[in-house]
Amino acid sequence: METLNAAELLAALGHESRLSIFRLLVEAGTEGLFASAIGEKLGLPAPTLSFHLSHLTRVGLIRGQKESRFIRYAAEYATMDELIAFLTSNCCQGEACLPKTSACDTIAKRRKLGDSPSSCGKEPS
Amino acid sequence: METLNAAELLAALGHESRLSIFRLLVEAGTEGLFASAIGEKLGLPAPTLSFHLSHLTRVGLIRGQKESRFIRYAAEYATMDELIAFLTSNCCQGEACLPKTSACDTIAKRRKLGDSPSSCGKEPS
DNA sequence: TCCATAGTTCAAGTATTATAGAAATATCAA
DNA sequence: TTGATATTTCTATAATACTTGAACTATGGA
Repeated sequence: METLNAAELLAALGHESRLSIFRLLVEAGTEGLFASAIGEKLGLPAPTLSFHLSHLTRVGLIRGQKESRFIRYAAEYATMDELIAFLTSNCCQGEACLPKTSACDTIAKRRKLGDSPSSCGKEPS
Repeated sequence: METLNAAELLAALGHESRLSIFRLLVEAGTEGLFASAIGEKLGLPAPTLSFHLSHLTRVGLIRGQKESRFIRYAAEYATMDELIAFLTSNCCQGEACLPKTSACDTIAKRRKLGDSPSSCGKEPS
C-alpha cells in the first residue's frame, strides 16, 4: 500500500459519522447491515448517510450489494488489514511497541512468516 | 477510546504529509528525528511542517522535546496501539478477518488475555 | 553584542469537505 | 397503474483545513 492510498483510507475514517458507520459494519460481520438500519442507528438524514456510504465505498473500506429495494453494506476487512499492516510496518525497531495490537513486523508476516523472526510483542532484550 | 477521539487521530493521519511524518517517526524508533531532518526528507517548507507537527502533537500521535535549538520528535506508539485496538475491537465475530494484523479480539487482549480466548487469526470453523 | 539558525506564529488566500432540503430513480406491493 | 419505500443525485450553503510568505522568538556561536 502506498502512502497516498493509506492517507485516503485514514481520511475516510477520520470523520465521526463515517467511523461510526465503519465500526457498526465491522461489528456486524460479513452479514453486514442495510443502509436504512445504519441510518436509524446513527440518526443521519438519508442524503448525508448516502454521501458517507459512497465515500467509504469509493476508497474500498466497505462494499454494498443491492437486494431488491435495499442495499446491504459490509466492511471490507482486507482493506483494513492492509491499512493496519501499512501503519505498523517496520515499526519500533524490534521493541515491543504495540502490546495491544501485536502487529509489529507485518512485512515479515506478509511474506508468509518464513524469514526474519520478529521480536515484537516481547519485552525488549 | 471513544469514537470522536479515534476520528481525530484518523483525520490527523489522513493527510499525505502528516502520514509521511508519522511513518518516518514510527520507523525511526524511540530516538526519533529532529524537525529539520523531517523537513529535509519530505521537502516541506518550515511553516507547513510546523503546522502538521503541531497537529500530530495536539492529538497525541507524536511528541516533541526541545534540545537546545532543535526539537526532537518521536512517535507515540501507545496512541497508535490504542487506535488500532479501537478499530479492530469486536471485529469479525470470530472469523479470521485480519490475517496480516492478528489484532482481533483486542478487548480480550486488553483485559490481560485472562478470559474469553479468541478464535481470530485461525481459519473459521 | 551581533549574526545565523531552528522553529513557530500570523495573516491571507485557496481549496476541500460536510450538510441537508428538494427532486429524481428504482423497486415493490396493492 | 398508483402509491409507498429505499436510496441517490442535485444544489446551495456553510464550515473547515491547507499552504506559505513574512515576521517573530529562542538559542548558540563568534
